[in-house]
This record gives sequence, C-alpha cells and structure tokens, in this order.
Amino acid sequence: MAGQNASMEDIVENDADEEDFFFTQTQEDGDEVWESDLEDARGRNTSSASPSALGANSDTVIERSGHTKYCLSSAEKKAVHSEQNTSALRPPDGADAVISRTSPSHSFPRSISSPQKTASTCNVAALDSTRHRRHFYTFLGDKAGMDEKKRSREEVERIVHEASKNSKFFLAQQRNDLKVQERIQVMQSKLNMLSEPLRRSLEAEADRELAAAEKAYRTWRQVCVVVDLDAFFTSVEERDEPALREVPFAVGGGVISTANYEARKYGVRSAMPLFIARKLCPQLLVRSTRFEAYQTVAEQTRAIFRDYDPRYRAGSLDEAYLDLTAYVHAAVCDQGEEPPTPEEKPGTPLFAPVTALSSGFTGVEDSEGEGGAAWGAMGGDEEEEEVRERAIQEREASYWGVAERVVEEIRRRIHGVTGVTASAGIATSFCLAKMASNENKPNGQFRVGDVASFLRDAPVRKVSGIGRITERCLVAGLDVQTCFQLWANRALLYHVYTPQTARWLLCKSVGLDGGGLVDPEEGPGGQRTGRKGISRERTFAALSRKEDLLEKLRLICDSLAADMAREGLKAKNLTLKLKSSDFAVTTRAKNCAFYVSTSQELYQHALFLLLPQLPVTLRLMGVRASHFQPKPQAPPKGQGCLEAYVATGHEAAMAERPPSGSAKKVASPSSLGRPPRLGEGGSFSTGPPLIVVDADLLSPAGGGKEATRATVTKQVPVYTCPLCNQRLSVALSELNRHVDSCLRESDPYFLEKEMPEESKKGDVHRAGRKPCDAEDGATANKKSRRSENVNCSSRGGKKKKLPPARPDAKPLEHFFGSNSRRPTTM
DNA sequence: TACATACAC
DNA sequence: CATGGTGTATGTA
Repeated sequence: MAGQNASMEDIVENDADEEDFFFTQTQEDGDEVWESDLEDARGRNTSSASPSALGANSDTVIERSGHTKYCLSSAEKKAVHSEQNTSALRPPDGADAVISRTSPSHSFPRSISSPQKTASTCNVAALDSTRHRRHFYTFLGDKAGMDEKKRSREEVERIVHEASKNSKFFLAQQRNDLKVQERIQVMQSKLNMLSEPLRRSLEAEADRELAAAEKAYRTWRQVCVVVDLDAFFTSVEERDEPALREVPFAVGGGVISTANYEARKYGVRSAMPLFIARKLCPQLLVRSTRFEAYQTVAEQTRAIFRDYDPRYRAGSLDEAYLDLTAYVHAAVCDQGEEPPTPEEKPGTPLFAPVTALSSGFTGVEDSEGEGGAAWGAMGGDEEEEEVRERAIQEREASYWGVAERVVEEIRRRIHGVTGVTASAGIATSFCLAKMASNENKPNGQFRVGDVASFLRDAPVRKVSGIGRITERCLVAGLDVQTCFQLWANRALLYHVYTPQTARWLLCKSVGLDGGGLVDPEEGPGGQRTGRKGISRERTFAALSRKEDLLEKLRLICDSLAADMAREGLKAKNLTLKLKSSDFAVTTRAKNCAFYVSTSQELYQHALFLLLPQLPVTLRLMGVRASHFQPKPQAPPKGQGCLEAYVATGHEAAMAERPPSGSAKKVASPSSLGRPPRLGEGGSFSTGPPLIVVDADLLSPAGGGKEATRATVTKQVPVYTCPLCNQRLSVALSELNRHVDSCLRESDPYFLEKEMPEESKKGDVHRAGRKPCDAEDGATANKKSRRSENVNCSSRGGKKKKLPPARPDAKPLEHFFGSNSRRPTTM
C-alpha cells in the first residue's frame, strides 16, 4: 500500500498549520457502518470440509520479513490494491528515529510543546497554533482508493471543509475538540510532575504486568483469523448489478454507509453525509440499503466459517473471527507432517531486547548472530542447535503455509457462494489478525509473521480499540505514534491512564489479546454474553414544541417496545438520550421500580425523564432499555410467587412473575380514581396518548426484603410510585394523589382528559414539585417559543444529579432556539 | 447509580 | 439546506 504509506507519513510528519479549521474524524477505514450486530445464530452443526481439500494454487505469494500476502487471482484483483507497507519491513532508518524518540533520556522529563496552561485558559486560537491539523479532518481516510485519486487529498480536505465550516455540527466538533485538548493538557502537566524514581517504578510495574500478560496470552501456534467482506454493502449491490462496479457508487441514506472503490477515489467515505459526498463526486450513484440481501450473504458466509471453526465469532454482518488452530493442525497431520510444538518457540517479551532493537535487530527471523540470543538462548552444541533450528523453521513455514491456504480457500469459497470478495488477516492473536485484515484489502490477505517488525512502525490508530481521541491523546500528549513507542513509553501510560487502560494499551502495543479490558471484537474465549441493552433513536428536523417532541418520543417507544416484545425483554433501567439542535448530547437515566416492556410503560418513564429537560430544541431522541429481567430458564416447578418472594425478596418475585397479562393485582388500579384505559395490545401511535397505570406498577414494597405478603397487608403499606420511584408510606388515597401529580407532570394531555378546559393552566404545577419550566403551559398551548431564554452557557459547572423524585429543571446547555416547523422525517 | 465519553461497525 | 443508528465498555463522582 504505497499510497497508504504515503498518506500516513503525511499525517505523521505534517505538523504545519496550513488549515484554519479542524474537524474530527469519525471513521477512517470502516467499510460499513449501520450494521447492527444482528444476532449471530451460531449453530453447532459442525459439518467439516476436508482439510485435504486445500487449494494449493495460490497465485501470488509475497514474503518478506516473515509476513506473507496472498492474492486470490490477479484477474479478480482490483487495481487499487498495491504493495504492502514496506516501511515496516525496512527497519534501519525508521527504527533509528523510533529509538531516539523513545529512549529514556528523551521520554523523561517530558518536554511540552506549548506553555503550561490550565484547562480553563484554553482557547481555540491558542490550541490552533499547536495543533496537528491533519488528524482532524473527517473522511480523509488513507485507505486504498486514494492512490489513484482523481481528487488529491488536499482537494478533498478543501471541499469537505468548505461544506462543513459553518455548520452547527462543525461547531460542536470544535467544542469537543477543546475538551480533548484540555485532557491532553492535563496529561502533559501530569507528566511534568513525574519524578524519575516514580517513572522507574511505574516501568517496573508495567514490565511485571507485561510479563504476566505474555505468559497468559502469548501464543505462537494459535491460528487467529479475521475475515472481512470488502465494501460489503456495495459489493452485494454490484454483484446483482455489475454495471455499478464501473461507476462511483454508494449505499446509504442521508449518510454514506459504504462507498465502492470507484467512489473512494473521489474521497467519498463511510459516514460521510451525502451532501458532502455529492460535492466531492457529483455523479455519485446512491442506493438505499437492502439489509435483507446483506443478511442473506452474511448467513452464507457464516455457513462457510462454521466448516472451519464451529465456534467462530461474528463481529458484525461482514466480519468474523475464526480460530483455525485445530483445523490447521489437522490439515498438517493429514499431509503426514508434524505440527510444530509450542515448546519449540517459547513466548518471549516482544520488545524486551531494547538494545538489540536499537542496534538494528529486527526480530525472530534474524536468528543468527548475537541478536538471536535474546529470543531463545542457544546453548551447548551449536551445530546441533542449528540443525534443530532449521527443522523447526521448516515445520513452522509449512504450518503457516497451510494456514494461509486454508484462509485463501475460505475466501475463495465466500466469493464463489456469495459473489463478494473478502479480505483476511492471519496472526497468532486476534488483535494482530484484525490489524492484518486491513493490510491488504480488497480481496487480499496478510499474515503477520514477525510480530515485532509488524508492530514497530504500526501507527497506534491501527489497533482496534484505539480511536481518534485516544490517538490524539497519545500523539499530542505522550508523543507516541507507533506501537513500539507505545511500549517504550509504558511507564507514562501507567502514569496518565488508569491501570486497567494502561495494561490494555501495553498489551496491544505488543500484539497481545486480553489485558484486562474486554474487547468487543475479540471477546474472551468466544464467550457470548447476552445483550445488555436495547435502544432506538431517531434524528429529525429540529423540534421545540412539546407536543412534537412527545410525538417523537411515542414513536420511539412504540418501536422499542416492539423490538423488546420480539425478544421477550423486560427492562428495569431506562435511558433517555437527547441531542439538541446544536449537537450537544445529554442522557438521563432512571431505574424503574418494576420491569417495563410495553410502549405505554416506556413512554411514561421516558416522559418522566424528558419533561424536566424542557424546553429544548432537539434533533434527536433515543430511548435505551437495560437491566433486563432474567429470562425464565428452566423455571423451578411449583415455586409460586409467594415462595419466591419470601425466599429471595422482591426482585426474585418480580422475576418469577408470569408474563404480563395474567392476574397480578396487588394494589387496585381502579383506586386511582379514574377508569383504567386501554387494554394491552394497542399501538401507541394510533391514538392520542393515553395514561395507563398498570396494576403491576403499583405493587407494595414492604418495609424490608424480608417482608412477606402477609405482613404487608397488615402493616401500613409502603408503595413505590411507578413514575418517580418515591416510596410512600401513605394511605391509598394519598398514593393516588401522588401518582396523579406525577402523571400530571408527565402527560400534557392528562389535564385535558381529566379536567375541564378552564382549570388547566394554573393547575399544572401544583404538586409540590418544582416546575419544569415556567413556559410549560405556553408550550402546551402551541405558543411559538422564545429562544433566548435558555442559553445556559455555564460550561464546566458540574450538573447536579437529578434525584428521580424531584428533578431539577435543567435545560440543556447550548440551547439555540429554532422555530423551524419543517415537516418531520420520522 | 447516573452520566459522559470513547469505540466499532 | 444538510453530518446516522445500535451496542458495548470505561471513568468518575
């Protein structure tokens, strides 16, 4: 990837402040977005392709420094593909630079590029002058497709900038950038205070942890493979309509999901808004997504993966993690050979021989001479050792050769069955395989042979899990750009990051999975944890009017409830997400007293979270449900509600209850003073909002966990208000009043339904709770909104937590009023 | 627990 | 004119 290499150097070396804007990069090299991780219905049927059926006809093999690259066939190969990063293979000059930058004497004490500033004194201009601008452009990915560029990188930058610079989005990005900049300043001042003794002890700690991680995770024989479908969405479309292949083409809606390689030549990228894409490439052809088709293809590929690793993990529709160790071992044995044993290559700290590195030592392949001793002591009979060594290397080569042919076969089969090409990475850990899968796409594969040389010059950003922000912190804060530098500055990591994060970074720097943080991509041992949450969110043209916002909320809740019903989920925790028209994001969460699942329940609780935030002008709302009710797996027979309640307390009783709908009266709903409305099924969006207080919501929660039903009925009951979670030790009539007041605040239509018109307004906020906002009444009356009243500019002032029972009126920050009444998009 | 952030895709 | 949606995890108070 000569082109890629050039761009990376561009990024790394070009500190010039030639641009007067910075822009955050969202996603540099993902091919696809918008792919939710649909349930991987991994079957356990392990039909197995014969290992001996390996394709032995790889067309292209390029081997250097232990890395091997395969190409399916040159005819199938896209033109954009080119050489791999050669700088990683050419240590001398690059290595020198690296060493000098990271030698202890340089890394401590830290020199700081800009004068010490407290975070509060930062301003855009000052930050601007010290900025590595190029990191912050959006959509300027350095992937293949740019090397035959019809548009130069500079041109793309200019166009993107032009289209972005006056947008609210852009301003929001700048705000976020400032925050990150403050973080970096904090990091730097922390580093300034790092004493040499402390640095040494941190380094020792880092080395201890790394040694432990090496021992626990380093493998030399595990065949980890990451398979990734190329430009997935567009590839599927192109398969069905080959003419699309020849023209710049993308799949997406308002935002590009995937651009084909033609379009990428123009700078069109995933996550790029369509209007910018059109500026870059006016003739761009855009289609909307056809998820069913992609899903079908994904399932076809998964059937193939299962043949090689029944425990494979699907990272997404277009990505899978396979452990081919067993398969490859079997294949090697089938060839009448003997796979190398683990003992033949004991794990060794990767960068440990620093002195060897600085003197040009490049790793295992250089097993002759003095450097080799660092990787495996050669003792005793030298000649015998050499013979043994050679035999090992032969078996080694054979082993990985088989692995590469297996992966090639997998890719060939994928292409044959689905018509879509795939790229793959092969390595001894998944994080390395993941990095490698990007080395040689499209339609190529890459094996990490010599880990040290692969990582030495690898930009930290290539590590899955190190994103834009972390990269910036590492580069600007620690002057760390490559994985090797990450390792070399490990003491600093332990100083500025939490031990957990530092450990994780350190592990990645040497290509180790694990390290404490759970990697969503890799996952420990292929364990699949059930889903933790489910959410729906929607962007729309900015809205201010209360009834408009509530309408959106209802639609979202309807949709979420449908999804939850489909999966049989009931949740106890709800999070409301708001994005104001200026792109500031706020979340508000609450625990519900009881599990909720219906649209009505979701709506009531979400409303309770939303109302204290009003007035706001929003462009997005979302609701997330989490803390699910445990699924009734093998429900214990004969154990009724009561026993469960007594045995394990209220929670267990909740869990044991039959699904909604059956008898569950605890407190009479009719006692609320008005007729119960609406049965179970009705969709919320079909009628006006209705208040429904499920009988379930009003169950008494006794004075303690040990309380039984019997005692509850005898004592003064303690109720939990279903909306505000307040525990009330009151008579039922008093409870009813309380609930009414909660409802009054959470449902603007309540009064219309319950009271004569006249009495509405003055009565809205009487229940002893702080009014959400003085304007509520006006809002409900469809008055047009003043906008200048809420500009609460206090940055940095910590928000007080909102006690669920008495939410403060807390308008969103950066409220920019808007009276836009455009038709909504939902 | 609640909230803000970061990340992947 | 105009910048997405779903899910996971961590840091912090």
